[in-house]
Amino acid sequence: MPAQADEAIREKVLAVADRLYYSRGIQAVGMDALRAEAGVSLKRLYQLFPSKESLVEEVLHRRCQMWSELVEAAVATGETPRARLLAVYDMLARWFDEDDFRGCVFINTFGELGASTPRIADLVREHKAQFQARLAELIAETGGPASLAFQLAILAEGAQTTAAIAGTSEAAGHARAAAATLIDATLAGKAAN
Amino acid sequence: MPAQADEAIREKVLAVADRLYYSRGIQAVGMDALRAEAGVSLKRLYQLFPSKESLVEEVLHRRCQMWSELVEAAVATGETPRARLLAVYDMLARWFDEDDFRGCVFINTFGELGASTPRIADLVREHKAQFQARLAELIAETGGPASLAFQLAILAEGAQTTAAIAGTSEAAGHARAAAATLIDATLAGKAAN
DNA sequence: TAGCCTAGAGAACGACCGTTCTCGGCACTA
DNA sequence: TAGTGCCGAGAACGGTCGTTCTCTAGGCTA
Repeated sequence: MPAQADEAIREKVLAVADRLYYSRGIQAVGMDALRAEAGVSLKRLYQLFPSKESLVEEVLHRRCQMWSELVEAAVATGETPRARLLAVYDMLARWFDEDDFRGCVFINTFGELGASTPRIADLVREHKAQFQARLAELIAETGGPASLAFQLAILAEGAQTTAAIAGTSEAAGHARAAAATLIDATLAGKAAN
Repeated sequence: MPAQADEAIREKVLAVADRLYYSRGIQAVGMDALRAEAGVSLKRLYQLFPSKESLVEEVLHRRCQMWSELVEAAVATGETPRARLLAVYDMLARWFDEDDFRGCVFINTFGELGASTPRIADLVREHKAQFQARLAELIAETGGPASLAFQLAILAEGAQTTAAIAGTSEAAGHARAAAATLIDATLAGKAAN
């Protein structure tokens, strides 16, 4: 009955689900594996989350928030609009270097469930649109065109995919260099940022 | 017993598997659905392919070949190295516009099975490495640096992912424009190609 | 025509999954 | 102390999957 204990268990379950889903894939992790790893009874699990799909949705929702926070933290380190944009790719580089990096959760989930679970495909779409919108804001600060935001978003997506598949983090560096080139070429002749 | 009839059935099964796996996901398509759609008995199916995994591998292998042919056909339309590179993104645009486009088979499959089936993860890696190598050849013709090939590959991957998730084909145009900018900026000062 | 090999249809098997149900024990109340 | 409600452990249920097995009918050879 204590609401805060329930909340702690929720957090625990969500953390375990996030880790297992990310490392093994969603379909490969059953509710029983989750129960075992989180040390929760199956009954409680289904009290907290009415179905596996709702649990997956919440995991994705939290990943979306975490991603926004990472982006904002990176952006905050830059002093010029150009530096703020490039800081996003530096953040990617650090992420790719983590031991358990296995690509973008949203891209992986889309490949796994996008065709059969429209609700989840929508969440993925929403997340990517949100990131693109944030890039567009940053581009607007430079006075650059909206198309540049699309191009930088494509670079970020491609870097994540390439790094995940190749298993190396060098894609981040290439994406960063390409982003710098695109920004400079597009903004050439404008006031220095 | 007639070997050519077996071969025809193989082709039929592979075509059906390719279509269903691509549109619904691999795990969502059972051997029985395949049998029904291809009009083959389960027994014959297992005579032709010893397991589902071997069937998946062959589907991926054929997709890899089809991809190479599409790339080569696109490349063949360009008269300069620059045009040959950009033709790849025009090919992507046409692909994204197809009704049943649902992203890159390899990226989707990696998200679905990459974590649990190393053999398939390797096939995906190999395919992407092959594409990057081909881009590197085309870049070498321009005298450009190898890093440019990486950048163009990242753009292509990002365009496929973005188009699949957003459900629009505009990513191809943005990727093409970005590729042109990168090529021109990188090769500025060299002999016009 | 009699015997044999083959192939197709589909049942069967064992495993696993998401979800629900049962049971036994514990804490708390009157 | 007797009763009551809650919770965890895990069995159970219905379904699906990959794979194999059984049975039957039909075509071939002698």
